[in-house]
Amino acid sequence: MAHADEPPAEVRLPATAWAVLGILAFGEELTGYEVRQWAEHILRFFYWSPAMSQIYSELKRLEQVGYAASREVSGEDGRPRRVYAITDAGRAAASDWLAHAPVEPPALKHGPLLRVWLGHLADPDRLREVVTQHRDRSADLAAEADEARRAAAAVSGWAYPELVARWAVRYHTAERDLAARLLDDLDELVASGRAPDL
Amino acid sequence: MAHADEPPAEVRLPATAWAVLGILAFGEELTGYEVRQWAEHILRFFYWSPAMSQIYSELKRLEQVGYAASREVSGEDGRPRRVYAITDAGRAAASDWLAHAPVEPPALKHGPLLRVWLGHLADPDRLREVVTQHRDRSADLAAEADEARRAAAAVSGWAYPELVARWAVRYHTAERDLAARLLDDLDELVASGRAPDL
DNA sequence: CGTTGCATGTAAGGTGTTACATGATTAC
DNA sequence: GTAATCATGTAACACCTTACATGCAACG
Repeated sequence: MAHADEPPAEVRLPATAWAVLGILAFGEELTGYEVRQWAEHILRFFYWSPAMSQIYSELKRLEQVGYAASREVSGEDGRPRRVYAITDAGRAAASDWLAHAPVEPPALKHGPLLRVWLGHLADPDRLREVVTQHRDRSADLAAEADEARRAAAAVSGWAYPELVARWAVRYHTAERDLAARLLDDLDELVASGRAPDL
Repeated sequence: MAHADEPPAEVRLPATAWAVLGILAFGEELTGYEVRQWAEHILRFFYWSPAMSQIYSELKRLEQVGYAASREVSGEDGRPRRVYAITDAGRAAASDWLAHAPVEPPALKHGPLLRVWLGHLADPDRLREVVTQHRDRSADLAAEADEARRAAAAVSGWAYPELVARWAVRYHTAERDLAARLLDDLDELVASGRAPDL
């Protein structure tokens, strides 16, 4: 019963595919490698950065469903590189996804906290070490997110990425502070003698 | 060259397997169903709760490598249920994992923020809706984590779960506040007319 | 008499990673 | 020279979810 005027059949894609398409949606023709760099640049602060090989396969899939188009160009050195761009159908599909797809709740897998939760099986010094590392890494991430924020602020039309980068700075700063407070709680627990034994 | 006094060969398991083993490590004999309930009770606040079917297969794997043991008991109604308990080898392996395994950095996949990042493809009202829902869900999660904290505080020997629950309350409260601030930023952006068009 | 909860799994398939393979260019 | 970066993929595998299948008990 299909006829020509129907809207295009919706393709169900994982959020990672939309993230990759989103990178293309900022308008430039990009190689898989460059998509990866963009992901590293900003996406990683709020959305797990996919592996290189997955980016290549997502790009291939996006092209198959018509949301991206690729062409082979020769780089400065004459070697061929494949660049991808979002298509009109891709832009429409992304808009539709934003407008209508149910929003998955944030998924968190917090390795350091998992360790603390099992603290009764560990040496308290090891727990301190784990949480301290997490605190310091969070501080680094906050600083890096702030750089990304400044970079976004310098580009016109990047107001939303700038907002998200601002959120990311606050998020990782909060993570740093939460880790610091957890460290205090840990110290207090050990000092009080209420820590369950190994 | 293997001989009898070597430490047991280390088995490489995904963090989810350690999480399931960790639930058993709190000491009781549990059915797969009950493991799931514990995961829902506390784990979900800081570590993505695995699907029921995955819990069953992780339990099976843990038994295969000798970290858990199961036996069939008959429930009150006479129907058979399989209960799992951690073994000494499992406890030792979990301690070893805590002490030595590299700690994976927290993995975050933030669906709502991914949408905001692609805000130029969406209607501003839709973005408000997405972030508002996230803010309210975070508030709910903080309240639920606080209940879990109170429950943990009532059990002696649960000092570490209590610490983690306290962290979870703060974390989800922070998420709520970050969402509220993002909402303000969003409003300001739209009011200023700098929001890129659809 | 239908829904929810308890309880246990299997099968299929999708998602995502690691390892492998290749090769040029640039920086130390 | 050798390490890092650019650049592109394939193959194998591990992880994890969804859908399916089953059946009893309790509640309304």
